[in-house]
Amino acid sequence: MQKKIKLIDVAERAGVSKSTVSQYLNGRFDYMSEKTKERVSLAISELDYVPNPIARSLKMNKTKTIGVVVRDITGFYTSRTIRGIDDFCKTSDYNLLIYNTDVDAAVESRSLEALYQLRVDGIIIASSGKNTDLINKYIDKGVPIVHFQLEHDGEEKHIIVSDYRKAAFEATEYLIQLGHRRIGFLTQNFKDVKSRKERYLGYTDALTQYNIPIDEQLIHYWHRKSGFEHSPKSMLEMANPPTALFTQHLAITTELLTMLNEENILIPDDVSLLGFDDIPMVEFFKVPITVITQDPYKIGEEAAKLLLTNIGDEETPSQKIMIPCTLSKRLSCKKKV
Amino acid sequence: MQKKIKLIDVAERAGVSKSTVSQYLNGRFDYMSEKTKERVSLAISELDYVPNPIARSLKMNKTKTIGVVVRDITGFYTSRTIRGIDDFCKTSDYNLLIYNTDVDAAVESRSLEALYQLRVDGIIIASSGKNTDLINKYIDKGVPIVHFQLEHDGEEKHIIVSDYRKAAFEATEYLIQLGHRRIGFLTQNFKDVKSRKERYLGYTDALTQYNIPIDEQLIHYWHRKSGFEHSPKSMLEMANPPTALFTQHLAITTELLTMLNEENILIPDDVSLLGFDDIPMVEFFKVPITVITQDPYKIGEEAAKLLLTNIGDEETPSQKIMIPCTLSKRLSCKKKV
DNA sequence: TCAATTTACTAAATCGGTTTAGTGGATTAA
DNA sequence: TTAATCCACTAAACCGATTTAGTAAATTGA
Repeated sequence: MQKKIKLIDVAERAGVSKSTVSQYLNGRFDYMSEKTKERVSLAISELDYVPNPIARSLKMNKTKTIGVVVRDITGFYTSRTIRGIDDFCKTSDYNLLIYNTDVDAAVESRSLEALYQLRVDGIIIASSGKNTDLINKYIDKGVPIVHFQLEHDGEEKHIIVSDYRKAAFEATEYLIQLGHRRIGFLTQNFKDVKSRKERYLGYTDALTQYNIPIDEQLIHYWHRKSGFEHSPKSMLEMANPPTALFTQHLAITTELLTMLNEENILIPDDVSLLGFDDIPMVEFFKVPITVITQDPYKIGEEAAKLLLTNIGDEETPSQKIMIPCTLSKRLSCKKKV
Repeated sequence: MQKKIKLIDVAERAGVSKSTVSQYLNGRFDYMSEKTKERVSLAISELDYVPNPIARSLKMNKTKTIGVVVRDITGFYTSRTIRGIDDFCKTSDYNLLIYNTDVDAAVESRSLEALYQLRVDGIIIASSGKNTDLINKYIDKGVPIVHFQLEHDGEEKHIIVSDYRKAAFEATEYLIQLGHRRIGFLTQNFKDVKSRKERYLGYTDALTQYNIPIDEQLIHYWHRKSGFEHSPKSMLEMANPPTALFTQHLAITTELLTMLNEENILIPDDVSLLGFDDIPMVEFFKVPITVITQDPYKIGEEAAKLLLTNIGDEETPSQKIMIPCTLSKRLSCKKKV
């Protein structure tokens, strides 16, 4: 196991000082003769020298590493976002350090602390909204932070999200145009999460535009741990029940589908269904579900792009970037007769 | 943005030397008075000191980082493996650096080089088999490497894979017990990939055990870029056609399903189907597919465990660990009448 | 009692780079 | 002609830890 070549070896071989080699490596050719350049360049290639990034990090106080905090790398949306981030970062030789929180605020704060201690140059986070203080603390300390996926109080300085409101509007409008007037809205509690409220606003925007009254009874809540507050079946058994259901999260769609299956309620004959978030291999479903397709890869790319410009320059003005969604029309929504 | 506390600040506050604080941090209490211990401990907590991992890395020549090389983090199997690796690594404060190759051997070799230059303490790779020399070079240089998912020549020193042969045997046996004697085997070329050949051997093992002749005509090849060598339809139109199909990869299953759909060939009525690799939300499929379910999370955990022990000790004897699969029986395989 | 150990620490070197402050010699300006 | 400036480099300090060699005091052994 031969020893690794270091700067001093190159310097000796080229017959110059360490400083000169370092200048060369960092492209500071201000006062360097052609001859010297050539000899250094030759020595580097002859010795197959690559600088030690750790030593460089120590002195420069930059790690060429960015932290990513997500719920779970395993998710369809999340893994694609990360791929987008990574592809963009790799073009500038940045590496990712990924932390999974599993929707646990304590784990999230520990992740942020770990990343800070590891001296990452920046952080991209799908935040729970429960560690705002910590996040602000790190921003104050000079760590650029970009949010994605989840907007909370709207105070996030830099954030990339889907255009939730527009997407929800278009989806609702589509259902309305199919003749539906009673559209169930199945959602997580959205009072503290702007990204969820936006969807609600898109929904009500459409209803209002088409002069359809907003009926609180059509809003049904679902919680990650406890499931549906009221069973979907009960909703369909109410007086004047919804003829279409609009689910705001893949997990809600999944749980709903399971229950409808159990109750032998047919889509789209008994009720139409439209969901947020794409589903892999949905074309092989008994009923391919019509969904709002986000572009997580793009979101990741944009997040990385924004972060890297913030790492470069000092403080750019706060930016919110919205990525459009598309409505993937499939077979789960039927014209109301 | 206040300055970060460093070792010397702690030393000054505790009224001892840097060396003593360092000894304390590294648990070398051989000759340290209780009083000193207490004062150092107090200073550390008062100053909220955390050592700089970069400085430590530089001196120790260890980065507490391991490299992971995969095809694409986005995959169902891959993302779960990574989650398993990560969860295990995080318990020992190791971080992951993930490189996606997209099945490109050149990208793979560049990834390995990058990881080596970054001084990762070890590498976990689902190798293409095309960079054996490079991998061996790094092993020689002392970088522990663990393989998973893909075994090539069987020369891989440390490897975690599913028990492909057993899984394929059991799947084939299941089809045989359902009365099938003509079972199509849809696979990628397996002459250079042991992990694929193992599946073939499991298949032939079962046929042999049940005295069913092996028919070359039932082996159909599929290629990632060019698709099926012969169309699945042609296979079903041959004389004495297969009554069941056994696909060896999720991508093959998907492409096959698409074609059968187009041709209006019904599963399981016209032909039974059994595939390798689990499918998310398969319960909502028109026909939920019976598959061999691997345990990628476990594979990741085991790979990480093996790697970390190899990082600790010098050279452990070569190990091949096989993780059992399970057959998830669903509705795509029918008794042959 | 005095040398040999043991104990409890510290000074200084080191890891592999970057950067600042110089240093001579050549060139230009006055 | 002499000071000022520019050119092409280098020596040494520094980043923040770990580690080796060493030191003074306390303890032990004969």
